[in-house]
Amino acid sequence: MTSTESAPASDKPERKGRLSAEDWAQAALDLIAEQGVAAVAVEPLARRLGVTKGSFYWHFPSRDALLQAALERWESFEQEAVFGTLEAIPDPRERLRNLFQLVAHEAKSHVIYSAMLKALDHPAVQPVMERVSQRRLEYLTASFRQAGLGRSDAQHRARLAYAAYVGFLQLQLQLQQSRPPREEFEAYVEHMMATLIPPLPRQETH
Amino acid sequence: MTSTESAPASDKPERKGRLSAEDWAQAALDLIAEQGVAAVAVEPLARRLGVTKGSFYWHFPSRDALLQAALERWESFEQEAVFGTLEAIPDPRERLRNLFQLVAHEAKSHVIYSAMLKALDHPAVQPVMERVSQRRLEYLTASFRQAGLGRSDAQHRARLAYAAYVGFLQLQLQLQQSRPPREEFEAYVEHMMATLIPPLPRQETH
DNA sequence: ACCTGAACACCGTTCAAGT
DNA sequence: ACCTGAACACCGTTCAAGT
Repeated sequence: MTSTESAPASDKPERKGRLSAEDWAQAALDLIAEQGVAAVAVEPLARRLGVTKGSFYWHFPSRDALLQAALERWESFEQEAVFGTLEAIPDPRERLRNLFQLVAHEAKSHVIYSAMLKALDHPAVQPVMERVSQRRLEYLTASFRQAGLGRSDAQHRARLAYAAYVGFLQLQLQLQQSRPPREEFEAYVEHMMATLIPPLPRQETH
Repeated sequence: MTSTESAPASDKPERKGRLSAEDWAQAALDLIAEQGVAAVAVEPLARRLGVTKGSFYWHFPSRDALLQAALERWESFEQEAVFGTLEAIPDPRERLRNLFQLVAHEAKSHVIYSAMLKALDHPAVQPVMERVSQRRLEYLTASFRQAGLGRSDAQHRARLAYAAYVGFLQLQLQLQQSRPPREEFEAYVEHMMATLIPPLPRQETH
């Protein structure tokens, strides 16, 4: 992120005369977060970076390749952000509750995901989305399994929970004006967890 | 495809020399179903209809207006298609089961919906999606209420069920290659219904 | 009432030439 | 190694002129 070649120790982490592929990818990712996937256009990006659009094609063969690079950049970041936080929690039911709460309240980390959700049309988005979804599904399945569900039930519940997650984000996007008050929202999240997280497996009440 | 201007009583209900706004809207809707929202472009559509793109602007002020007209056309169709079918079923739990089954198996009526889901980015898509979602949520809430849930629980369960529906379609779109076998899929739908549809309210076992 | 044809703006892409 | 500038294709939009 900071200096590169002959930088004479500038304190502002702006940019030197020359750009790298990573600079373009990060700029694209910023744009996605701000204005969505559709906003990633070569000419506006070039303007923003203070170069002509022709120079873009030295770094990437096409606009799609840039998008792909940007999204893969996000993919590796989010992987540790989400899973790193949760891995520490040993109790599976507690971990599931945390996962739901994290998803419900930590809006920032879902900005890019939501942007991708709105742009599944785009060929560059689909493969990334697919890998991320697959990974999350497997994680959920394992957690439900540990929480006491059978193999097949755990798979199905994971599918349902993930669908609820995706659909929840969609509803957030769709019903932006008629947003329910905070209290209402918390009650919904509680309802969701109560419905989807299995109860403690009954055991000898000592 | 067949004749045009001086058509001397063609029996095929193709089109006369002149097009109406509805012709354009329907053509756009067909394109959306076939290739998605992004495929709706004035020039290709005009080619397909055998006219020059200039003529499009006699019917619509912009591409966006065409998209809007096409989607509103779909909106009014789907409204009766979905609700008409279900309105006839008096028992609410039975109606919910039918709704889930309909969604799971009647892929055809969801093609446009899925296309819109992939293109929420587009400003013409959002308001339509919002109205449709709102209507369906209200319908679900009423059904859950009739099935015995309290007012607030019914609302939350409706939100959850609709989120599961939307997310389910997303997963279908995302995991196209690794599609599970039919049997597996049916088992998932059963699991979903068992989890989301409330049990019969206990009553005097006569 | 509906269509053509030419024009312009904007963006993706190419490429020879610059530093 | 990275950038400029001019060119071209494609699509959205406008508009005067046709039928």
